[in-house]
Amino acid sequence: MSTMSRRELVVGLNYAGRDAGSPVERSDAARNRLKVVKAARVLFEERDITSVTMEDVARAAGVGKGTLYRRFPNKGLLCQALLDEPTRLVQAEAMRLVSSSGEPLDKLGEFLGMLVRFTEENLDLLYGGNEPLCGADRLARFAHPAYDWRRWTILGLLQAAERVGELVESDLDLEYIAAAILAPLDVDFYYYQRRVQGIPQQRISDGLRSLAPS
Amino acid sequence: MSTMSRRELVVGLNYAGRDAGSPVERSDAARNRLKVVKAARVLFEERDITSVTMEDVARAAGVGKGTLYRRFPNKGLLCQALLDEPTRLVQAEAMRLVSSSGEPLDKLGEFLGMLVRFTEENLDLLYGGNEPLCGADRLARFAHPAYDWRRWTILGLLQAAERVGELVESDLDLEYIAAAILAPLDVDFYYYQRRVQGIPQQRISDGLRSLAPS
DNA sequence: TGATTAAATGGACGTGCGTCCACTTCATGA
DNA sequence: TCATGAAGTGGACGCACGTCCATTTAATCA
Repeated sequence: MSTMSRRELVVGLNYAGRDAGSPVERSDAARNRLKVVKAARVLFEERDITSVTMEDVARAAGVGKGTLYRRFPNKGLLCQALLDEPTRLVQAEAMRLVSSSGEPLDKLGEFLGMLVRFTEENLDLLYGGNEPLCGADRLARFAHPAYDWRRWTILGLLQAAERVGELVESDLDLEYIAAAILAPLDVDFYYYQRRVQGIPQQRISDGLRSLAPS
Repeated sequence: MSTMSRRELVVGLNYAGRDAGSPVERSDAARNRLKVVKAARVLFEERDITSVTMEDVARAAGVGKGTLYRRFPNKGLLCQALLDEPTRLVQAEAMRLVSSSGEPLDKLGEFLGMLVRFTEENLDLLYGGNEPLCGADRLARFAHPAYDWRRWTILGLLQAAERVGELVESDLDLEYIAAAILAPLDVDFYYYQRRVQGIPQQRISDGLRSLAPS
């Protein structure tokens, strides 16, 4: 972790925009990408995101469907592009937390709280963006760098806790646990608990923390 | 729980077929339902379920699309109908387990193992059936009686453990925990771990058990 | 048996997704 | 400045889902 700069990670996570591979982006492409993002932001704010179709976005941006899809292969990636800034922020905050001094398990709790807050604050975009991942790439979210980043961060903290002797039980499968702890943060699950069942955010935050080993 | 007979629960879970509300089913309807189920079973066995469309099923059953959709509003419910038998079995097995003698937490572990086994054995149908729940009813699975049943079973065991003094930590939000423990059993998550990451079933089973409080 | 009505049928239809590809526009370098 | 080709564009298209409704069929009762 220490050899990996913050910038590398952040760039690695910047999925939907110009990708890190191709060096240049043509001016018309850049212009249109901006138009799309702007239009999407407006539409998503004034209407239920679920009801906004990709065609709506294209039309509002004054751009063909093909153009839209070239940059944003599906609604999920479009939403992610809109979440670029908050994502960066939460990552930076997490970096600071992880490299701060303190007990690993406390940090883990704090980290989980941050993730809950992030999910809460961006719930509509996350939920709307999760919708079209139906076809072949329903599993894409698990392969996404942002997901990996979460998993590795949690795993790192758990391993640190183990090293320091903070974990009572030994022989725990920390890798599995790291992944499993993230499962209740899956958007659909979270959305259902909050918007349908009406469970308060605090309960989720506390409950999730209590799920981590100690 | 003691006042609720096994039959009531099982009937309540029999979602996709003739529902418990309407008393009769016309003979032609019954005939066609059977044709559909049979055809679906064949198609799902010989082809990747994801690639089988509802129209395929209708055609193979020699039935119109409207007819198919009248009984099985989506692919998920069709798959569930095919899982009727295994579902009954696992339920019955769970009933026996719950009402047997033994420590609640042991039972909980056992129960989670059963759920993992069920998921494993029916993974393709579950995964295929989870696919079309994209539109409005992505959240349907959480409102489904079978899901509730799992949650309540776990909650019951946790509460029993608490009563008996088996739980070290007090003040746990058992309701949240019961739901959260089920999250890693979500089909997509499970499918990804098994089929993409290649994690062995045993690891999932053990890991899930270790997630339960103790 | 014939009339009545509620349920069931099935295919045409509308919708949104995502692809495809003929055409256009931009960047480069001769 | 203009030729060249790579990148970008946009709308027509195909697919699958799920709905709708005019028609058919089964159950009931006189």
